[in-house]
Amino acid sequence: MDGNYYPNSTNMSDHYNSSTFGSAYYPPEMMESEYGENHPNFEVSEFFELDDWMEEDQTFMASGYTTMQSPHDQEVINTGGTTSQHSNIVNTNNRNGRRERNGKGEKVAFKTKSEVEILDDGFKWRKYGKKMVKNSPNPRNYYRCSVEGCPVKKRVERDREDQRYVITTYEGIHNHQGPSLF
DNA sequence: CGACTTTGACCGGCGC
DNA sequence: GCGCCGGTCAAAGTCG
Repeated sequence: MDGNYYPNSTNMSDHYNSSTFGSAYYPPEMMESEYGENHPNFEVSEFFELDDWMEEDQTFMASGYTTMQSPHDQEVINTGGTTSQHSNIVNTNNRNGRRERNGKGEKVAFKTKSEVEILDDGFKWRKYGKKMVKNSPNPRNYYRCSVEGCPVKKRVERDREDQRYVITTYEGIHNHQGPSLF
């Protein structure tokens, strides 16, 4: 009906009891780019503007390789280095003329080897969509950060080539400190 | 009962 | 202008 609409999410200060905090996986590059701490090594925030790498079937774009041995025992083997040269994270220069979303077109894609696609990255997500993509037998799931006002979205899908891998694409920057006070 | 998921419909951009 | 396609909405259902 209404063209413009925002979901009325309420407070999310619910309990978040997960035993995986110790090994929760925070995409380091994203966090760094967000908080902009004094890390000269991290100047990657600009590089992460992934474009439609999926659709164009380019070579692989980003990867923080994470092996997940069990849902409660994540082992992070993130090889995402601090510079884009040494990391597996490859950036695509966004094409000129390509639209950007709210002036923040930051997208970070991670490739994760996992059997389950619900990876505990420490944040709380609410699914808002699911779509079958062409050229892929697998659906794509759309999530949004449960914190109201937080513009971060992520989409999760399986690699159409290797279904052993889950590709998670983060978009946006978190408004808030973190998933839990802890 | 509240928060979240499910699911089809809807929207808008883009290519033809 | 039309249709395709990725992304989002939102009502109904589900779960704890």
